[in-house]
Amino acid sequence: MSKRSSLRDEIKQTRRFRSASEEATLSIMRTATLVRREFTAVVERFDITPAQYNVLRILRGAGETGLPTLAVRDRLIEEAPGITRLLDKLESAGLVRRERTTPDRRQVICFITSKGLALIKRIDPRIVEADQVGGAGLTPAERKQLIVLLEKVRGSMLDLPSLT
Amino acid sequence: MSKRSSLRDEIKQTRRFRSASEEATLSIMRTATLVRREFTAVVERFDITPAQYNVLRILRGAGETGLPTLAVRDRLIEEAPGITRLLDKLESAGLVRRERTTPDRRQVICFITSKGLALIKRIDPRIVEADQVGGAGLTPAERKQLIVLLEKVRGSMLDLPSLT
DNA sequence: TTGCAATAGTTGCAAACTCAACTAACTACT
DNA sequence: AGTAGTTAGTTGAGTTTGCAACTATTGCAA
Repeated sequence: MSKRSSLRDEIKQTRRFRSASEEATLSIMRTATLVRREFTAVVERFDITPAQYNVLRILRGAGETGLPTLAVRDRLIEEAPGITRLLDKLESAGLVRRERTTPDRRQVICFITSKGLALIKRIDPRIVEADQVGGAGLTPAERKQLIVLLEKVRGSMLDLPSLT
Repeated sequence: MSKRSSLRDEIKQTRRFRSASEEATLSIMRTATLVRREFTAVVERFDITPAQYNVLRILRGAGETGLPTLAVRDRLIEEAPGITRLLDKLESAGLVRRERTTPDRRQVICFITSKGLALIKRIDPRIVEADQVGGAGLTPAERKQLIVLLEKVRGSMLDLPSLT
């Protein structure tokens, strides 16, 4: 039997939610906070930040071709306006290599180095564990359901006027 | 018909997810990012940060009794280690008042001022709108389902060993 | 080919965050 | 009372963000 985890208890809120949507919104944020905490704890043991880890993972996915700086940024789950400096750090740690030699000389292509690959390979198994948290305590069917529901939420958010 | 919003498209990921849990984890984070962006956009129009808004909302909930500094911190959805300086800002903006006059003189009790109340009252209607995003595009039954599923996820996360 | 707008990325600076050390006050034990 | 341990909150230093301004290219078009 799993511990009960009412959102209102967790944040000690006394008033009722104004709407189911409000509760859903807060649930999403709260859950994400916990997931992020878990994820952060894992990668920090390897002396990199979650954002840095994500960049490495993206660059591994990009392979030999590499990826221009801003393309890396666009693929990050969480925002990262400081992508340049993020890459600076990774480069000076020897985990990433950059070169400005494409047809389009404005672009700087980023590659993961063998050292970067080695690091990410060591982290991987731990991350697979951390990734379980998002589906922890759910049956496969519920997991699928959750994914579908969240996708719907995101989908309809894109239709909102305020996200101009 | 709502736009389709596949997570893999959004972050341009090419590889498949390693597991449904991984996809669920990333979905939660991605959705939270979008929700947070929406929320931030709303409160920033009133020249405060999301964290500051949350503190005001918490203090309104606390009413005349006020709330000790660290109790405020514990009720925040997102973490806020810099709670002192956050309150400093709110105090110098005249939105919050603090006094050290409880039986326990270590505690500093925080109150929302009438100016703070007035501000939050102006923000409220806009936030109610923003709060809709978490339930946007869902039927009431789906909304409820989403809340339940997320609660399960959080509940079983608390059982994880790694969160020591 | 010159001129203008758009794109890719970098950099400077101020605000914000993190961590750890620190003070003050309370509690409990002797 | 004396002192060791805990709790509440603050503060300082270093790092990281977030914004806006800036450079370098490229694309397009007169």
